[in-house]
Amino acid sequence: MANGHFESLLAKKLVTFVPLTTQERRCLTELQSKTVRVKRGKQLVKEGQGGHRAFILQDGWACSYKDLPNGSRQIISFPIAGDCVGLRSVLLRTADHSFEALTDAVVSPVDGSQMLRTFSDFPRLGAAILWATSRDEAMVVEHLVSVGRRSAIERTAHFFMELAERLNLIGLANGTEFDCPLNQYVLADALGLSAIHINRVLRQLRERDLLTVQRGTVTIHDLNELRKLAGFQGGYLNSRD
Amino acid sequence: MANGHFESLLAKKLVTFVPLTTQERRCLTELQSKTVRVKRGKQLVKEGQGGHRAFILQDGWACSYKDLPNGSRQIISFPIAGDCVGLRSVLLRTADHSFEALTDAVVSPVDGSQMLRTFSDFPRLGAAILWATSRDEAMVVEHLVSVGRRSAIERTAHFFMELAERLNLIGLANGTEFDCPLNQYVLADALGLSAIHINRVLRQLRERDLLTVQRGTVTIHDLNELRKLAGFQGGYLNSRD
DNA sequence: CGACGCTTTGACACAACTCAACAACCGTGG
DNA sequence: CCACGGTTGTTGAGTTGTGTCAAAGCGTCG
Repeated sequence: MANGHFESLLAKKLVTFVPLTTQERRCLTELQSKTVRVKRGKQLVKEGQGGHRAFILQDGWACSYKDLPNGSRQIISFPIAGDCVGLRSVLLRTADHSFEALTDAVVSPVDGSQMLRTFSDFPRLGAAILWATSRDEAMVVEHLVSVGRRSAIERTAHFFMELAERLNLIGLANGTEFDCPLNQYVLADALGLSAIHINRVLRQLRERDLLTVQRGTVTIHDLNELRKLAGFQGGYLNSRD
Repeated sequence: MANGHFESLLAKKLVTFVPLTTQERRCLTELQSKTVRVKRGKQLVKEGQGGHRAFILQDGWACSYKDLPNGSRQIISFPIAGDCVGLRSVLLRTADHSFEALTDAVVSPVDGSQMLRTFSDFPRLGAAILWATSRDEAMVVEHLVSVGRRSAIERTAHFFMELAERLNLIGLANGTEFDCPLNQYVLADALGLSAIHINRVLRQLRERDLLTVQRGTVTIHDLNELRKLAGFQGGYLNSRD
Protein backbone atom coordinates (compact mmCIF):
# COMPACT_ATOMS: atom_id res chain seq x y z
CA MET A 1 0.00 0.00 0.00
CA ALA A 2 1.23 3.41 -0.91
CA ASN A 3 -0.43 4.96 2.11
CA GLY A 4 1.41 4.11 5.25
CA HIS A 5 -1.55 4.61 7.57
CA PHE A 6 -3.71 2.10 9.24
CA GLU A 7 -6.92 3.74 8.11
CA SER A 8 -8.23 3.42 4.58
CA LEU A 9 -7.98 6.35 2.24
CA LEU A 10 -11.72 6.17 1.69
CA ALA A 11 -12.22 6.79 5.39
CA LYS A 12 -9.76 9.63 5.23
CA LYS A 13 -11.76 11.22 2.47
CA LEU A 14 -15.17 10.69 4.07
CA VAL A 15 -14.24 12.29 7.37
CA THR A 16 -13.68 15.54 5.53
CA PHE A 17 -17.44 15.43 5.10
CA VAL A 18 -18.67 14.07 8.41
CA PRO A 19 -16.88 12.60 11.43
CA LEU A 20 -17.26 8.83 11.73
CA THR A 21 -17.65 6.69 14.84
CA THR A 22 -15.36 3.72 15.45
CA GLN A 23 -18.23 1.42 14.53
CA GLU A 24 -18.72 3.15 11.25
CA ARG A 25 -15.02 3.05 10.59
CA ARG A 26 -14.98 -0.65 11.28
CA CYS A 27 -17.83 -1.23 8.86
CA LEU A 28 -15.94 0.73 6.27
CA THR A 29 -12.85 -1.38 6.82
CA GLU A 30 -14.95 -4.49 6.41
CA LEU A 31 -16.42 -3.27 3.15
CA GLN A 32 -12.87 -3.14 1.85
CA SER A 33 -11.58 -6.33 3.44
CA LYS A 34 -11.46 -8.26 0.20
CA THR A 35 -8.84 -6.92 -2.14
CA VAL A 36 -7.80 -7.87 -5.64
CA ARG A 37 -4.61 -6.95 -7.42
CA VAL A 38 -4.95 -5.88 -11.03
CA LYS A 39 -2.25 -5.16 -13.55
CA ARG A 40 -1.80 -1.91 -15.32
CA GLY A 41 -4.00 -1.78 -18.42
CA LYS A 42 -6.55 -4.22 -17.05
CA GLN A 43 -10.11 -3.37 -18.04
CA LEU A 44 -12.44 -3.95 -15.10
CA VAL A 45 -15.71 -2.73 -16.54
CA LYS A 46 -16.67 -2.65 -20.18
CA GLU A 47 -19.25 -0.23 -21.48
CA GLY A 48 -22.52 -1.93 -22.29
CA GLN A 49 -21.88 -4.97 -20.16
CA GLY A 50 -23.95 -5.78 -17.12
CA GLY A 51 -21.18 -6.44 -14.66
CA HIS A 52 -23.11 -4.70 -11.92
CA ARG A 53 -20.18 -4.66 -9.58
CA ALA A 54 -18.82 -1.60 -7.86
CA PHE A 55 -15.25 -1.15 -6.76
CA ILE A 56 -13.39 0.74 -4.13
CA LEU A 57 -9.98 1.64 -5.42
CA GLN A 58 -7.41 1.01 -2.71
CA ASP A 59 -4.20 1.82 -4.44
CA GLY A 60 -3.09 2.93 -7.87
CA TRP A 61 -4.67 5.01 -10.61
CA ALA A 62 -7.52 4.23 -12.96
CA CYS A 63 -9.69 5.94 -15.52
CA SER A 64 -13.28 5.70 -16.67
CA TYR A 65 -13.94 6.49 -20.30
CA LYS A 66 -16.11 6.02 -23.34
CA ASP A 67 -14.90 4.88 -26.73
CA LEU A 68 -16.32 6.45 -29.86
CA PRO A 69 -17.14 4.80 -33.18
CA ASN A 70 -14.45 6.88 -34.90
CA GLY A 71 -11.72 5.38 -32.75
CA SER A 72 -11.14 8.23 -30.35
CA ARG A 73 -12.10 8.16 -26.71
CA GLN A 74 -13.08 10.53 -23.96
CA ILE A 75 -11.83 9.94 -20.46
CA ILE A 76 -14.47 10.87 -17.92
CA SER A 77 -12.57 10.73 -14.67
CA PHE A 78 -9.45 9.47 -12.96
CA PRO A 79 -10.41 7.52 -9.88
CA ILE A 80 -7.54 7.37 -7.39
CA ALA A 81 -7.06 5.55 -4.11
CA GLY A 82 -10.07 5.99 -1.86
CA ASP A 83 -12.53 6.51 -4.70
CA CYS A 84 -15.59 4.41 -5.43
CA VAL A 85 -16.34 3.43 -9.00
CA GLY A 86 -19.48 2.22 -10.64
CA LEU A 87 -21.79 2.67 -7.70
CA ARG A 88 -24.43 3.90 -10.05
CA SER A 89 -23.92 1.34 -12.76
CA VAL A 90 -25.23 -1.10 -10.15
CA LEU A 91 -28.49 0.75 -10.57
CA LEU A 92 -28.60 1.07 -14.31
CA ARG A 93 -28.80 -2.33 -15.90
CA THR A 94 -25.69 -1.80 -17.96
CA ALA A 95 -22.51 0.08 -17.32
CA ASP A 96 -22.56 3.33 -19.23
CA HIS A 97 -18.81 3.58 -19.50
CA SER A 98 -15.66 1.51 -19.31
CA PHE A 99 -13.14 1.50 -16.51
CA GLU A 100 -9.55 0.41 -16.51
CA ALA A 101 -6.43 0.50 -14.39
CA LEU A 102 -3.72 2.92 -15.48
CA THR A 103 -1.14 1.52 -13.07
CA ASP A 104 -0.90 -1.74 -11.20
CA ALA A 105 -3.66 -1.33 -8.66
CA VAL A 106 -5.54 -2.82 -5.76
CA VAL A 107 -9.33 -2.79 -5.72
CA SER A 108 -12.08 -4.05 -3.45
CA PRO A 109 -15.12 -5.36 -5.27
CA VAL A 110 -18.37 -4.51 -3.51
CA ASP A 111 -21.67 -5.98 -4.52
CA GLY A 112 -24.95 -4.18 -4.40
CA SER A 113 -26.55 -6.07 -1.54
CA GLN A 114 -23.56 -5.49 0.70
CA MET A 115 -23.68 -1.81 -0.07
CA LEU A 116 -27.41 -1.63 0.63
CA ARG A 117 -26.97 -3.36 3.98
CA THR A 118 -24.35 -0.82 4.91
CA PHE A 119 -26.73 1.98 4.04
CA SER A 120 -29.49 0.71 6.28
CA ASP A 121 -27.23 -0.30 9.19
CA PHE A 122 -25.18 2.89 9.20
CA PRO A 123 -27.21 5.68 7.67
CA ARG A 124 -24.65 8.33 8.46
CA LEU A 125 -22.01 6.30 6.71
CA GLY A 126 -24.39 5.90 3.82
CA ALA A 127 -24.85 9.64 3.67
CA ALA A 128 -21.08 10.09 3.63
CA ILE A 129 -20.70 7.69 0.72
CA LEU A 130 -23.54 9.40 -1.08
CA TRP A 131 -21.73 12.65 -0.52
CA ALA A 132 -18.63 11.17 -2.10
CA THR A 133 -20.54 10.15 -5.20
CA SER A 134 -22.11 13.60 -5.39
CA ARG A 135 -18.63 15.00 -5.29
CA ASP A 136 -17.67 12.74 -8.17
CA GLU A 137 -20.62 14.05 -10.13
CA ALA A 138 -19.62 17.60 -9.40
CA MET A 139 -16.19 16.79 -10.79
CA VAL A 140 -17.68 15.49 -14.01
CA VAL A 141 -19.70 18.67 -14.32
CA GLU A 142 -16.60 20.77 -13.78
CA HIS A 143 -14.83 18.64 -16.35
CA LEU A 144 -17.59 19.40 -18.83
CA VAL A 145 -17.19 23.10 -18.13
CA SER A 146 -13.47 22.82 -18.78
CA VAL A 147 -13.79 21.04 -22.07
CA GLY A 148 -16.66 23.23 -23.22
CA ARG A 149 -15.50 26.67 -22.26
CA ARG A 150 -11.87 26.81 -21.22
CA SER A 151 -8.89 27.16 -23.52
CA ALA A 152 -6.34 24.37 -23.72
CA ILE A 153 -3.99 25.94 -21.23
CA GLU A 154 -6.76 26.95 -18.85
CA ARG A 155 -8.28 23.51 -18.75
CA THR A 156 -4.91 21.84 -18.30
CA ALA A 157 -4.13 24.17 -15.43
CA HIS A 158 -7.54 23.50 -13.96
CA PHE A 159 -7.04 19.78 -14.25
CA PHE A 160 -3.82 19.77 -12.29
CA MET A 161 -5.20 22.11 -9.66
CA GLU A 162 -8.08 19.77 -9.03
CA LEU A 163 -5.83 16.76 -9.02
CA ALA A 164 -3.49 18.35 -6.50
CA GLU A 165 -6.38 19.15 -4.21
CA ARG A 166 -7.77 15.62 -4.43
CA LEU A 167 -4.40 14.07 -3.70
CA ASN A 168 -3.71 16.43 -0.84
CA LEU A 169 -7.01 15.50 0.73
CA ILE A 170 -5.96 11.89 1.08
CA GLY A 171 -2.34 12.66 1.87
CA LEU A 172 -0.91 11.56 -1.45
CA ALA A 173 0.49 14.94 -2.38
CA ASN A 174 2.98 17.08 -0.62
CA GLY A 175 1.30 20.44 -1.04
CA THR A 176 2.51 21.44 -4.45
CA GLU A 177 4.23 18.27 -5.58
CA PHE A 178 2.91 14.81 -6.31
CA ASP A 179 3.46 11.65 -8.32
CA CYS A 180 1.31 11.35 -11.40
CA PRO A 181 1.55 8.42 -13.81
CA LEU A 182 -0.56 10.02 -16.54
CA ASN A 183 1.19 10.30 -19.89
CA GLN A 184 0.39 12.87 -22.53
CA TYR A 185 -1.87 10.57 -24.53
CA VAL A 186 -4.01 9.95 -21.49
CA LEU A 187 -4.11 13.63 -20.61
CA ALA A 188 -5.15 14.38 -24.17
CA ASP A 189 -8.06 11.93 -24.04
CA ALA A 190 -9.19 13.45 -20.78
CA LEU A 191 -8.94 17.08 -21.78
CA GLY A 192 -10.33 16.76 -25.28
CA LEU A 193 -7.07 17.73 -26.97
CA SER A 194 -4.46 16.04 -29.11
CA ALA A 195 -1.43 14.58 -27.38
CA ILE A 196 0.80 16.88 -29.37
CA HIS A 197 -1.05 19.94 -28.22
CA ILE A 198 -0.89 18.76 -24.62
CA ASN A 199 2.84 18.70 -25.06
CA ARG A 200 2.88 22.30 -26.24
CA VAL A 201 0.62 23.37 -23.42
CA LEU A 202 2.85 21.69 -20.84
CA ARG A 203 5.78 23.51 -22.31
CA GLN A 204 3.97 26.83 -21.95
CA LEU A 205 3.13 26.07 -18.34
CA ARG A 206 6.77 25.24 -17.77
CA GLU A 207 8.06 28.36 -19.53
CA ARG A 208 5.67 30.53 -17.56
CA ASP A 209 7.03 28.97 -14.36
CA LEU A 210 3.65 27.73 -13.30
CA LEU A 211 3.96 23.97 -13.33
CA THR A 212 6.39 21.23 -14.35
CA VAL A 213 5.66 17.65 -15.28
CA GLN A 214 8.76 15.53 -15.28
CA ARG A 215 9.12 11.78 -15.22
CA GLY A 216 5.89 11.15 -13.41
CA THR A 217 6.20 14.00 -10.97
CA VAL A 218 4.12 17.16 -11.08
CA THR A 219 5.43 20.27 -9.37
CA ILE A 220 3.36 23.40 -9.02
CA HIS A 221 5.60 26.43 -8.89
CA ASP A 222 3.09 29.22 -8.60
CA LEU A 223 -0.17 28.15 -7.07
CA ASN A 224 -1.80 31.55 -7.14
CA GLU A 225 -1.04 32.28 -10.75
CA LEU A 226 -2.11 28.81 -11.73
CA ARG A 227 -5.40 29.21 -9.91
CA LYS A 228 -5.98 32.55 -11.57
CA LEU A 229 -5.25 31.09 -14.99
CA ALA A 230 -7.52 28.11 -14.41
CA GLY A 231 -10.35 30.05 -12.84
CA PHE A 232 -10.30 27.33 -10.24
CA GLN A 233 -12.89 27.29 -7.46
CA GLY A 234 -12.34 24.11 -5.52
CA GLY A 235 -15.45 24.33 -3.38
CA TYR A 236 -16.92 21.17 -4.83
CA LEU A 237 -14.07 19.00 -3.59
CA ASN A 238 -14.05 19.37 0.18
CA SER A 239 -17.27 20.31 1.83
CA ARG A 240 -15.76 21.77 4.98
CA ASP A 241 -15.14 25.40 4.08
CA MET B 1 -50.40 21.75 -18.48
CA ALA B 2 -48.98 20.91 -21.83
CA ASN B 3 -49.52 17.22 -21.25
CA GLY B 4 -53.15 16.33 -21.54
CA HIS B 5 -52.98 13.25 -19.36
CA PHE B 6 -54.04 12.77 -15.82
CA GLU B 7 -50.76 11.20 -14.80
CA SER B 8 -47.65 13.23 -14.17
CA LEU B 9 -44.85 13.16 -16.69
CA LEU B 10 -42.47 12.08 -13.97
CA ALA B 11 -44.60 8.98 -13.45
CA LYS B 12 -44.64 8.40 -17.17
CA LYS B 13 -40.87 8.46 -17.23
CA LEU B 14 -40.38 6.29 -14.17
CA VAL B 15 -42.58 3.47 -15.39
CA THR B 16 -40.20 3.01 -18.29
CA PHE B 17 -37.86 1.77 -15.59
CA VAL B 18 -40.13 -0.17 -13.25
CA PRO B 19 -43.92 -0.56 -13.07
CA LEU B 20 -45.51 1.34 -10.19
CA THR B 21 -48.43 0.37 -7.97
CA THR B 22 -51.38 2.70 -7.53
CA GLN B 23 -50.10 3.52 -4.05
CA GLU B 24 -46.75 4.48 -5.38
CA ARG B 25 -48.37 6.55 -8.08
CA ARG B 26 -50.44 8.33 -5.49
CA CYS B 27 -47.37 9.09 -3.42
CA LEU B 28 -45.73 10.48 -6.53
CA THR B 29 -48.70 12.69 -7.23
CA GLU B 30 -48.58 13.95 -3.68
CA LEU B 31 -44.90 14.80 -3.97
CA GLN B 32 -45.88 17.09 -6.80
CA SER B 33 -49.07 18.48 -5.32
CA LYS B 34 -47.64 21.89 -4.59
CA THR B 35 -46.84 23.77 -7.77
CA VAL B 36 -45.30 27.15 -8.41
CA ARG B 37 -45.39 29.13 -11.60
CA VAL B 38 -42.16 30.79 -12.66
CA LYS B 39 -41.52 33.21 -15.47
CA ARG B 40 -39.12 32.63 -18.28
CA GLY B 41 -35.63 33.71 -17.28
CA LYS B 42 -36.25 33.21 -13.56
CA GLN B 43 -33.22 31.87 -11.74
CA LEU B 44 -34.28 29.26 -9.21
CA VAL B 45 -30.91 28.12 -7.91
CA LYS B 46 -27.73 30.13 -7.83
CA GLU B 47 -24.36 28.47 -7.81
CA GLY B 48 -22.67 28.67 -4.46
CA GLN B 49 -25.82 29.34 -2.51
CA GLY B 50 -27.24 26.90 -0.02
CA GLY B 51 -30.83 26.78 -1.17
CA HIS B 52 -31.01 23.07 -0.47
CA ARG B 53 -34.27 22.66 -2.27
CA ALA B 54 -34.94 20.24 -5.06
CA PHE B 55 -37.54 20.73 -7.79
CA ILE B 56 -39.65 18.59 -9.98
CA LEU B 57 -40.22 20.35 -13.26
CA GLN B 58 -43.87 19.98 -14.26
CA ASP B 59 -44.06 22.02 -17.38
CA GLY B 60 -41.73 24.13 -19.48
CA TRP B 61 -38.02 24.08 -20.17
CA ALA B 62 -35.08 24.93 -17.97
CA CYS B 63 -31.32 24.72 -17.95
CA SER B 64 -28.62 24.13 -15.40
CA TYR B 65 -25.30 25.84 -16.00
CA LYS B 66 -22.13 27.28 -14.60
CA ASP B 67 -20.83 30.76 -15.23
CA LEU B 68 -17.13 31.35 -15.75
CA PRO B 69 -14.98 34.23 -14.55
CA ASN B 70 -14.35 35.28 -18.15
CA GLY B 71 -18.04 35.89 -18.77
CA SER B 72 -18.89 32.78 -20.75
CA ARG B 73 -21.01 29.96 -19.45
CA GLN B 74 -21.44 26.26 -19.93
CA ILE B 75 -24.91 24.76 -19.90
CA ILE B 76 -24.87 21.36 -18.22
CA SER B 77 -28.31 20.05 -19.01
CA PHE B 78 -31.80 20.96 -20.12
CA PRO B 79 -34.32 19.66 -17.63
CA ILE B 80 -37.74 19.26 -19.19
CA ALA B 81 -41.14 18.33 -17.81
CA GLY B 82 -40.90 15.27 -15.59
CA ASP B 83 -37.29 15.85 -14.61
CA CYS B 84 -35.96 16.33 -11.10
CA VAL B 85 -33.39 19.03 -10.44
CA GLY B 86 -30.97 19.54 -7.63
CA LEU B 87 -31.63 16.30 -5.82
CA ARG B 88 -27.96 16.04 -5.12
CA SER B 89 -27.37 19.64 -4.18
CA VAL B 90 -29.55 18.80 -1.20
CA LEU B 91 -26.67 16.57 -0.16
CA LEU B 92 -23.79 18.88 -0.87
CA ARG B 93 -24.01 21.90 1.32
CA THR B 94 -24.01 24.28 -1.57
CA ALA B 95 -25.43 24.08 -5.07
CA ASP B 96 -22.64 23.40 -7.51
CA HIS B 97 -24.41 25.03 -10.42
CA SER B 98 -27.17 27.45 -11.25
CA PHE B 99 -30.59 26.62 -12.60
CA GLU B 100 -33.02 28.79 -14.47
CA ALA B 101 -36.24 28.60 -16.44
CA LEU B 102 -35.94 29.04 -20.20
CA THR B 103 -39.67 29.33 -20.72
CA ASP B 104 -42.53 30.11 -18.41
CA ALA B 105 -42.65 26.99 -16.30
CA VAL B 106 -44.33 25.14 -13.47
CA VAL B 107 -42.24 23.50 -10.77
CA SER B 108 -42.90 21.56 -7.58
CA PRO B 109 -40.45 22.31 -4.80
CA VAL B 110 -39.57 19.25 -2.75
CA ASP B 111 -37.64 19.45 0.45
CA GLY B 112 -35.13 16.89 1.61
CA SER B 113 -37.11 15.42 4.50
CA GLN B 114 -40.14 14.81 2.30
CA MET B 115 -37.96 13.04 -0.22
CA LEU B 116 -36.32 10.90 2.45
CA ARG B 117 -39.69 9.86 3.83
CA THR B 118 -40.75 8.78 0.38
CA PHE B 119 -37.63 6.70 0.04
CA SER B 120 -38.26 4.79 3.24
CA ASP B 121 -42.02 4.38 2.76
CA PHE B 122 -41.81 3.31 -0.89
CA PRO B 123 -38.40 1.80 -1.55
CA ARG B 124 -39.28 0.75 -5.07
CA LEU B 125 -40.34 4.26 -5.87
CA GLY B 126 -37.10 5.46 -4.33
CA ALA B 127 -35.18 3.12 -6.57
CA ALA B 128 -37.04 4.45 -9.58
CA ILE B 129 -36.17 8.03 -8.67
CA LEU B 130 -32.57 7.02 -8.08
CA TRP B 131 -32.62 5.44 -11.50
CA ALA B 132 -33.82 8.71 -12.98
CA THR B 133 -30.97 10.61 -11.39
CA SER B 134 -28.50 8.00 -12.63
CA ARG B 135 -29.90 8.55 -16.07
CA ASP B 136 -29.33 12.29 -15.68
CA GLU B 137 -25.74 11.59 -14.74
CA ALA B 138 -25.31 9.37 -17.76
CA MET B 139 -26.55 12.25 -19.89
CA VAL B 140 -23.96 14.59 -18.43
CA VAL B 141 -21.28 12.02 -19.20
CA GLU B 142 -22.48 11.69 -22.76
CA HIS B 143 -22.51 15.47 -22.98
CA LEU B 144 -18.89 15.53 -21.90
CA VAL B 145 -18.05 13.00 -24.59
CA SER B 146 -19.76 15.18 -27.18
CA VAL B 147 -17.96 18.34 -26.25
CA GLY B 148 -14.63 16.60 -25.84
CA ARG B 149 -14.49 14.34 -28.85
CA ARG B 150 -17.19 15.09 -31.40
CA SER B 151 -17.04 17.72 -34.13
CA ALA B 152 -19.48 20.60 -34.08
CA ILE B 153 -21.89 18.94 -36.47
CA GLU B 154 -21.66 15.55 -34.80
CA ARG B 155 -22.34 16.91 -31.36
CA THR B 156 -25.22 19.04 -32.58
CA ALA B 157 -26.75 16.02 -34.27
CA HIS B 158 -26.20 14.00 -31.13
CA PHE B 159 -27.85 16.63 -29.03
CA PHE B 160 -31.04 16.68 -31.05
CA MET B 161 -31.19 12.90 -31.24
CA GLU B 162 -31.04 12.68 -27.48
CA LEU B 163 -33.56 15.43 -27.05
CA ALA B 164 -35.97 13.74 -29.42
CA GLU B 165 -35.70 10.50 -27.52
CA ARG B 166 -36.26 12.17 -24.17
CA LEU B 167 -39.30 14.05 -25.43
CA ASN B 168 -40.74 10.98 -27.08
CA LEU B 169 -40.44 9.07 -23.84
CA ILE B 170 -42.81 11.47 -22.09
CA GLY B 171 -45.03 11.99 -25.11
CA LEU B 172 -43.89 15.50 -25.88
CA ALA B 173 -42.60 14.68 -29.33
CA ASN B 174 -44.32 13.25 -32.29
CA GLY B 175 -41.65 10.80 -33.42
CA THR B 176 -39.45 13.01 -35.51
CA GLU B 177 -40.92 16.42 -34.78
CA PHE B 178 -41.15 18.44 -31.61
CA ASP B 179 -41.34 21.92 -30.18
CA CYS B 180 -38.08 23.30 -28.90
CA PRO B 181 -37.72 26.79 -27.45
CA LEU B 182 -33.92 26.80 -27.44
CA ASN B 183 -32.36 29.62 -29.43
CA GLN B 184 -28.93 29.53 -31.00
CA TYR B 185 -27.22 31.33 -28.13
CA VAL B 186 -28.47 28.75 -25.69
CA LEU B 187 -27.49 25.89 -27.97
CA ALA B 188 -24.04 27.41 -28.28
CA ASP B 189 -23.56 27.58 -24.52
CA ALA B 190 -24.65 23.98 -24.21
CA LEU B 191 -22.52 22.57 -27.00
CA GLY B 192 -19.38 24.54 -26.32
CA LEU B 193 -19.56 26.48 -29.58
CA SER B 194 -20.19 30.04 -30.65
CA ALA B 195 -23.72 31.03 -31.58
CA ILE B 196 -22.54 31.92 -35.04
CA HIS B 197 -21.04 28.54 -35.60
CA ILE B 198 -24.20 26.86 -34.38
CA ASN B 199 -25.96 28.76 -37.10
CA ARG B 200 -23.58 27.40 -39.72
CA VAL B 201 -23.96 23.89 -38.38
CA LEU B 202 -27.73 24.11 -38.46
CA ARG B 203 -27.53 25.25 -42.04
CA GLN B 204 -25.39 22.24 -42.92
CA LEU B 205 -27.84 19.90 -41.24
CA ARG B 206 -30.62 21.55 -43.22
CA GLU B 207 -28.74 21.39 -46.51
CA ARG B 208 -27.93 17.73 -45.97
CA ASP B 209 -31.63 17.10 -45.39
CA LEU B 210 -31.06 15.70 -41.96
CA LEU B 211 -32.80 18.12 -39.65
CA THR B 212 -34.56 21.48 -39.70
CA VAL B 213 -35.00 23.97 -36.89
CA GLN B 214 -37.61 26.54 -37.68
CA ARG B 215 -39.41 28.94 -35.41
CA GLY B 216 -39.23 26.71 -32.36
CA THR B 217 -39.96 23.47 -34.14
CA VAL B 218 -37.40 20.77 -34.79
CA THR B 219 -38.02 18.29 -37.59
CA ILE B 220 -35.80 15.29 -38.15
CA HIS B 221 -35.87 14.31 -41.81
CA ASP B 222 -33.50 11.38 -41.86
CA LEU B 223 -33.26 9.62 -38.53
CA ASN B 224 -30.86 6.93 -39.68
CA GLU B 225 -28.37 9.26 -41.28
CA LEU B 226 -28.56 11.57 -38.30
CA ARG B 227 -27.89 8.70 -35.93
CA LYS B 228 -24.96 7.59 -38.03
CA LEU B 229 -23.52 11.09 -38.09
CA ALA B 230 -23.94 11.54 -34.36
CA GLY B 231 -22.70 8.10 -33.39
CA PHE B 232 -25.74 8.01 -31.19
CA GLN B 233 -26.33 5.05 -28.87
CA GLY B 234 -29.36 5.87 -26.79
CA GLY B 235 -29.08 2.98 -24.37
CA TYR B 236 -28.56 5.26 -21.41
CA LEU B 237 -31.95 6.93 -21.79
CA ASN B 238 -34.52 4.17 -21.46
CA SER B 239 -33.55 1.12 -19.52
CA ARG B 240 -36.06 -1.20 -21.10
CA ASP B 241 -34.30 -2.47 -24.20
C1' DC C 1 -44.22 52.42 -37.09
C1' DG C 2 -40.08 51.53 -34.51
C1' DA C 3 -37.73 48.59 -31.27
C1' DC C 4 -36.16 44.43 -30.01
C1' DG C 5 -34.75 39.62 -30.10
C1' DC C 6 -33.13 36.34 -32.97
C1' DT C 7 -31.13 34.57 -37.29
C1' DT C 8 -28.16 34.74 -41.30
C1' DT C 9 -24.07 35.83 -43.98
C1' DG C 10 -19.24 37.25 -45.21
C1' DA C 11 -14.32 38.18 -44.31
C1' DC C 12 -10.74 37.32 -41.55
C1' DA C 13 -8.03 35.54 -37.43
C1' DC C 14 -6.38 32.12 -34.58
C1' DA C 15 -6.37 27.97 -31.68
C1' DA C 16 -5.84 23.45 -32.11
C1' DC C 17 -5.11 19.43 -35.28
C1' DT C 18 -2.36 16.50 -38.51
C1' DC C 19 1.62 14.67 -40.39
C1' DA C 20 6.34 13.71 -40.11
C1' DA C 21 10.50 13.31 -38.01
C1' DC C 22 13.49 12.89 -34.28
C1' DA C 23 15.14 12.61 -29.33
C1' DA C 24 15.00 10.88 -24.75
C1' DC C 25 14.00 7.37 -21.72
C1' DC C 26 13.01 2.58 -20.10
C1' DG C 27 13.25 -2.20 -19.31
C1' DT C 28 14.96 -6.36 -21.31
C1' DG C 29 18.05 -9.73 -22.81
C1' DG C 30 22.40 -10.80 -24.58
C1' DC D 1 27.79 -3.72 -19.26
C1' DC D 2 25.98 -2.45 -23.49
C1' DA D 3 22.75 -2.85 -27.36
C1' DC D 4 18.17 -2.94 -28.45
C1' DG D 5 13.19 -2.03 -29.23
C1' DG D 6 9.30 0.06 -27.56
C1' DT D 7 7.17 3.68 -25.36
C1' DT D 8 6.88 8.45 -24.41
C1' DG D 9 8.18 13.15 -25.19
C1' DT D 10 9.56 17.16 -28.36
C1' DT D 11 9.56 20.12 -32.30
C1' DG D 12 8.44 22.22 -36.93
C1' DA D 13 5.44 23.17 -41.00
C1' DG D 14 1.23 23.38 -42.93
C1' DT D 15 -3.93 22.72 -42.60
C1' DT D 16 -8.53 23.29 -40.85
C1' DG D 17 -12.30 23.91 -37.80
C1' DT D 18 -14.19 27.20 -35.10
C1' DG D 19 -14.10 31.94 -33.14
C1' DT D 20 -14.48 37.01 -33.81
C1' DC D 21 -16.15 41.13 -35.73
C1' DA D 22 -19.36 43.57 -38.44
C1' DA D 23 -23.55 44.15 -40.75
C1' DA D 24 -27.87 43.14 -42.55
C1' DG D 25 -32.47 40.52 -42.67
C1' DC D 26 -36.71 39.07 -40.35
C1' DG D 27 -40.74 38.52 -37.15
C1' DT D 28 -43.15 39.93 -33.46
C1' DC D 29 -45.01 42.90 -30.26
C1' DG D 30 -46.01 47.16 -28.14
